[in-house]
Amino acid sequence: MTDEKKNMELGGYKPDLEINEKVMVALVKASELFKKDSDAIFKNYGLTFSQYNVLRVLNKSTDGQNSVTNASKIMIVSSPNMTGIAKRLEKNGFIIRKNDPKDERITLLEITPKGKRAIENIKTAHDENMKTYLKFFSREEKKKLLEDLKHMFNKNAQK
Amino acid sequence: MTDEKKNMELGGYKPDLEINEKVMVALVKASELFKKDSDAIFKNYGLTFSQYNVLRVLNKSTDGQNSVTNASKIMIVSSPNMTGIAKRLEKNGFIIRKNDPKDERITLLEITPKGKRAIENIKTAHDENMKTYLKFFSREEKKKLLEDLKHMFNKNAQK
DNA sequence: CAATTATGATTAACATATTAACTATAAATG
DNA sequence: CATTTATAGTTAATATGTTAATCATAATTG
Repeated sequence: MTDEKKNMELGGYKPDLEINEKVMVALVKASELFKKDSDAIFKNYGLTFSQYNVLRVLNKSTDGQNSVTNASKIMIVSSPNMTGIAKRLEKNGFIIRKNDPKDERITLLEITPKGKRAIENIKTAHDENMKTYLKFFSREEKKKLLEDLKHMFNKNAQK
Repeated sequence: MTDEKKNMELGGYKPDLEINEKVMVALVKASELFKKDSDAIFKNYGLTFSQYNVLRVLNKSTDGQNSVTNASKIMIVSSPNMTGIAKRLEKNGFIIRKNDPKDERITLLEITPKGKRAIENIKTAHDENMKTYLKFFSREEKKKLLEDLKHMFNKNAQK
């Protein structure tokens, strides 16, 4: 069955997208599906996609800790959003929040042993999941794809 | 400056990602950035990313209308989510909601003239935006990228 | 060093997204 | 045709995400 035929089946919906829109729609769909699949995996460990990514950032930071602002910049997330995610992570014991004695404005987030264990336990299933998305590609093709995606992300950077 | 050096600057965060994770992280980041840029454009016309996409689906459907379930399937969105988006679109006059006389269970969504005008007015800026993301690619490269992304989205389809 | 400006984080208000539970209607089946 | 099952949609509860406004503290500067 062709793609056109497939799409025709839903109440007379007639997609008529140009190549640029097709690519961008496909990009968003692939990303959303990956996020949903990841969420389903993380859920088994009491975490969401965003919470897992905060834990990963902290786990790779010096002393397992970093500030709200740094974490939000690394994850490209707004700080009000980070505040909420951090509160829920703290409520469930995956991190602790404490003031920075050197700068009273700063809230430091620190991963707990429970948080570290969660990251470790999730790794296998997470790696497996990512593999299913990239099984069609050789290492060289992955590198090309990565460069392509980075180009898109840095589209406004001057050379 | 190398990528590694760039990332090292945020509070001792040391990324140590394998190629698969790098690709998937880059995919999600590119998608989120595109959604944010699109949102900023649509905002000028009183629409969000999701609301615009519902309008586009209806605009391409027979008689400018479709059911909640069909629209949610086309957009890969849950029906409770579609209910909320449709209510906000109706509140702002972009669509109307009505019962299907042939099946009392069905709620039909129909784009209004105001909705059609919004779609038309947005087109230029939206096309321009998509172009900035894909300016690095030839038509052939776009086709290859599109196929790659479709592969990822259909990763579980049997051949 | 007092006043201004910048930074870090939070709260509030809202849109989007999920799952679970529910209602109403249609379709299938004994 | 009455009962069961399936389908369509909504509501409720919760997580994620945004912007705007606010508060506290730090840094800058006149």
